Amino acid sequence: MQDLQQAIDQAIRELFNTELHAELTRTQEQFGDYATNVAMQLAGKTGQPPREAAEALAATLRKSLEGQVRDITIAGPGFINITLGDARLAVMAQAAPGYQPQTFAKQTVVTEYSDPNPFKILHAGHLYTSVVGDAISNLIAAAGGEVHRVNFGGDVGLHVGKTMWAMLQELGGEDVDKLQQIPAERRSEWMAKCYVAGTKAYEEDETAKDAIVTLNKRVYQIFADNDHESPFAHIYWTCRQWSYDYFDEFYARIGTHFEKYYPESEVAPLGLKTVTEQLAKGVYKESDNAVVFEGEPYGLHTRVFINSHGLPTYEAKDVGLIMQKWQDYHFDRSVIITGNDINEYMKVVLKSIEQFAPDLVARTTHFTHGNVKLAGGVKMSSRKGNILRAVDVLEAAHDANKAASGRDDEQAVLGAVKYAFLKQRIGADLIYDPAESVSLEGNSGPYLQYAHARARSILRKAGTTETGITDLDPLERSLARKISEYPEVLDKAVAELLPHLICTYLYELAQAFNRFYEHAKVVGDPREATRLQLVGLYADVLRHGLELLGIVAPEQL
RNA sequence: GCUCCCUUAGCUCAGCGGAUUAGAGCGUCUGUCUUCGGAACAGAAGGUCGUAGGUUCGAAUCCUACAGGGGGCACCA
Repeated sequence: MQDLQQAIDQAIRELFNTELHAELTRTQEQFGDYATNVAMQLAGKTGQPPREAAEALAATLRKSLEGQVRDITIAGPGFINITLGDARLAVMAQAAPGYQPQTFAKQTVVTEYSDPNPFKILHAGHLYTSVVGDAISNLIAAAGGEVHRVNFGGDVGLHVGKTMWAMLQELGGEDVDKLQQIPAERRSEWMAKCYVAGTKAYEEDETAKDAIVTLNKRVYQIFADNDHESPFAHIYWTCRQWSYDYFDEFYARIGTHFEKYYPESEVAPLGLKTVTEQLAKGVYKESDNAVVFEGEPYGLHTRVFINSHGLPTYEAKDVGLIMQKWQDYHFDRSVIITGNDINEYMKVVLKSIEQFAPDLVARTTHFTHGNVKLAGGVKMSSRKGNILRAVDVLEAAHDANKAASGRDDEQAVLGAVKYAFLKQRIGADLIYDPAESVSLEGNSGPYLQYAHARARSILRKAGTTETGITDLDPLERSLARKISEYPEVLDKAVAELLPHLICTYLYELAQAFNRFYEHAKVVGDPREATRLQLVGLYADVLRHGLELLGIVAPEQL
């Protein structure tokens, strides 16, 4: 494709004596393979009617691209439509499955996502952000990046105070033995229940609120004293570990993996130190005994980084996290994926860091997504307790899958949920319909998994043949055309870090294949060799794309 | 009140400066082929792209205002 663009740029130089870069876009099959609107842009520059400019360009290109191109036509107000020669198209299709973008070559990239807090439960949003973060990480890795997946979570902070308070109520004091009696399978649930109770008490009961604030300080003190002995510290460390065990188990289940876990307690000191240093330099300011960053000059709002008790808030911890990531990786690019409720907050944090470390902020991208809602309109908030848990989503998908297929297949369920989450552009809220996601028909994960298995089955039946593709009949050409688009789709998905572009393409690819397969016999046909190769290329591209999405492409179902 | 984001077929979403009919899935209706895995293919109905202006040769796509919905706005995360 690049050589086509260069040929057009060259023709523009020769004919019009001007530098203008031609953007080639894929066009509808009836018009050709690629289209460009440079003639209209040229018309704007030279005053020449666009169709005339287009005709002149087309005439030159027919010569310079001879052998590559079957047809170049002008249409509408001055679009130049290019139809590739079959041989050229075949070469492109054959290169598609092995294509590797170089967008992130030799770059160190840190991706941070999921970010659950110990002492709380994993909700549907964590599942969503994990799936999205994993896919984005895969895209970067596929484009040559050295990806480090990290996770951040609040093992200190008010929510811990809340949970600890309720746990102590439940245990009737700092009773380590009683804590140990809680069976392993009930631990995460118990802690989640305590968090909800603690939150309620904090809001409704002044005495409890004071106690929780005190406990919060005691938790920080555990770190200050490096306390692993006192009963209180023992309960804290034990429950923190229970949380990590629970997270690990869940990540293993959904097939994502983190190289490093940053607990807030680990980055808080660096955050506190950094903010304090920059307070002296005037980046942060004191206000009502707290340390704040005044966002108003930048069109943002003011936020507290160190509270009046001298404790770092989430803001300071995030400063510490970003500084810590920099110290650990010296990244070329840092990608943070979170929910969009944190949008304005993050702008303030990044703006404050920009004052003393602008290069770090320049390398940082904050992606945000919306909330997961169950079709039917259930919202969730872990503060209130009526949450949609991550396991609830998977369970709903399992139930729907059993109802639809009569089977209980974890890979199909994960493929369904992941695809349902990823097929939508990142940003807005996501309405998740379990029944639709596991559907075997339409734009779904199981449909694509099946499409892959079906193609593999054909290949198994036929055995392998490798002869190279020399010519294409119209049915084959349509499929080859779609396959040949993959590198361009991948480039765009990587450049913008948008996994849904892969989803859209894979579904269109599967449709193109079904159209082909409906009318073209493969095994036993005189054109078997060519067709088998196309089936193989199709299956390889499908598998490559699904794997980028974190979805298993089964050989058979 | 200030601020950010969203609003495209009955539902869920693509499209994000270009072309005759604004696309897809689900749902609804109708056809095809005795199916190399039919979990298929072909077709119909369904949209003045929230509203009103503006910029442009050209706007669902950019700008402005308004309406409706959601998030954020100092010691929570």
